[in-house]
Amino acid sequence: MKLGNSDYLPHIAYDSVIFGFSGEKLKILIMKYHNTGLFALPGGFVKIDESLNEAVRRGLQERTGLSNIYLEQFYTFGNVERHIPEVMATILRANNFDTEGEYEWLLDRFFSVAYYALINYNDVIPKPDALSDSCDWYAIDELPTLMLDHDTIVEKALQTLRDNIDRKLVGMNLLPTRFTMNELQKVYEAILGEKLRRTSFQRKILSLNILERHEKQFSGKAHKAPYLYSFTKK
Amino acid sequence: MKLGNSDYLPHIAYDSVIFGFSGEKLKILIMKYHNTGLFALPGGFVKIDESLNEAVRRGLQERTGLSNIYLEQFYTFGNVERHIPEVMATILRANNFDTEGEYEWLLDRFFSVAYYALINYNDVIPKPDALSDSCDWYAIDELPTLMLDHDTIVEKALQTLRDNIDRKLVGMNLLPTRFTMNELQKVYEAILGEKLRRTSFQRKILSLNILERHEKQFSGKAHKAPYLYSFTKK
DNA sequence: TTATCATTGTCTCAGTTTGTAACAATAAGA
DNA sequence: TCTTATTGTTACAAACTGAGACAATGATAA
Repeated sequence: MKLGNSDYLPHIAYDSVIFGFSGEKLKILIMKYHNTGLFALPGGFVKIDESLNEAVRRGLQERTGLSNIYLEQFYTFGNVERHIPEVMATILRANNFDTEGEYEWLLDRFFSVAYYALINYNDVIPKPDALSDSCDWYAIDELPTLMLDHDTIVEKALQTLRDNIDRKLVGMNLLPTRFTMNELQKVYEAILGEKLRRTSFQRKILSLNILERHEKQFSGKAHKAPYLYSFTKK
Repeated sequence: MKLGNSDYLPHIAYDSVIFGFSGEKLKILIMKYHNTGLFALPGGFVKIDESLNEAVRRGLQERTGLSNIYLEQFYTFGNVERHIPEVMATILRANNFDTEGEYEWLLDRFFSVAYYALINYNDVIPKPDALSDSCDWYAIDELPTLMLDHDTIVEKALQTLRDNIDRKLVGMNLLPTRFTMNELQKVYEAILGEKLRRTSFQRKILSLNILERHEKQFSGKAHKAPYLYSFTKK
């Protein structure tokens, strides 16, 4: 990836909170920049002749290998206080990029349009970008401290996800195609941060008429085998 | 208002959908540009050293005279297709502003961060800005065609308002301090675009424990006088 | 004064949804 | 065959909602 100042719109960036579900926990992708100890959300910039949503999809594909990701834009952060040029300067210098000339625009003040994405954990092989040495999953209750206002961004993403959980189908994107009712319940519990009642949950989800029942899944455990379900796409 | 290129961040604008309630209808403020026949949402730009939210409040105060307005950011529009430099060139020329030099930056591509505001209709005396000759209320079902993607912005604002109506207190900002239950119901009906049942609405609102009951309001009409209510602020 | 009218506050009652528990039906191992 | 953990389903009370009934009440007309 090149970051020359001729290709991108100045002052505008995006950051993405990429949610996955594994080990009964909700996790997000976090990048670590070379030789700085700085952690950040995956983000990027918008090309001169590119739409905002296209730019975000392009960036997410580069980071996860996935196209056709479920995406929601949730807020644009534009406080003066989030402009701390020393942070970007540190990152650039750690990567031997000159902070004058071609890359100087990266030190300017930026607005960040924030998106959250819901993806199937097992489909992804996270890839760091040119400035970072890792891109890894972190459980949302075990996050490192993030640079700038990225902690706030994550918090707002999670809040929006919770607010949306009953209006937009959330489980669809965090689970494999076929799953048990219990797995779906675990996803809801991880997002909401609270236990749910089994029978109420089952009744509520089934009453939405969005699930198709398939064969049973035999786990080898000594108890009744649960049915597998999939979402009916329409 | 000056619009010289040294004061504002390039490529970033905001637009606001300012809701008011009058004559049993939901209305929004629309500006008309001098000698162009172009209608648009009130908007503006962000100064170099100013936070986004500050900029929006500053602009709204200039347009309405109100400070302390209820504001929600709801989406950022960044499609390539919304960049039609001829439109802004038309507006500038109609105001005898040179499209080269100091104001040339206004012809660039812009992202627009969109907000909606809820205000008390009677508190406002709309004021046009430097480029427009009017700033007036239009009922949402009688809007003129708006320039660029401003129709889309209004539609999304209304959709967001409807989605939020049960989660955020909406009536509070669209009515005077004291109001009758019927007036509040009319606000809900205008926003949702459907009739509501009187008794159900009353029961639901009262069960929220957010209203304080005051003296009756005698209208001079030949029927029982309704109580006045106000929101309990906490 | 009395009758009429439109609107309001409250109540009722049935139908629906939700919280909670109970119970029978498994799969696999002992 | 018995035990154990988990699942699908049913049952029942509590809470909520839709729809209507009804009395109370300001003002006007008779």
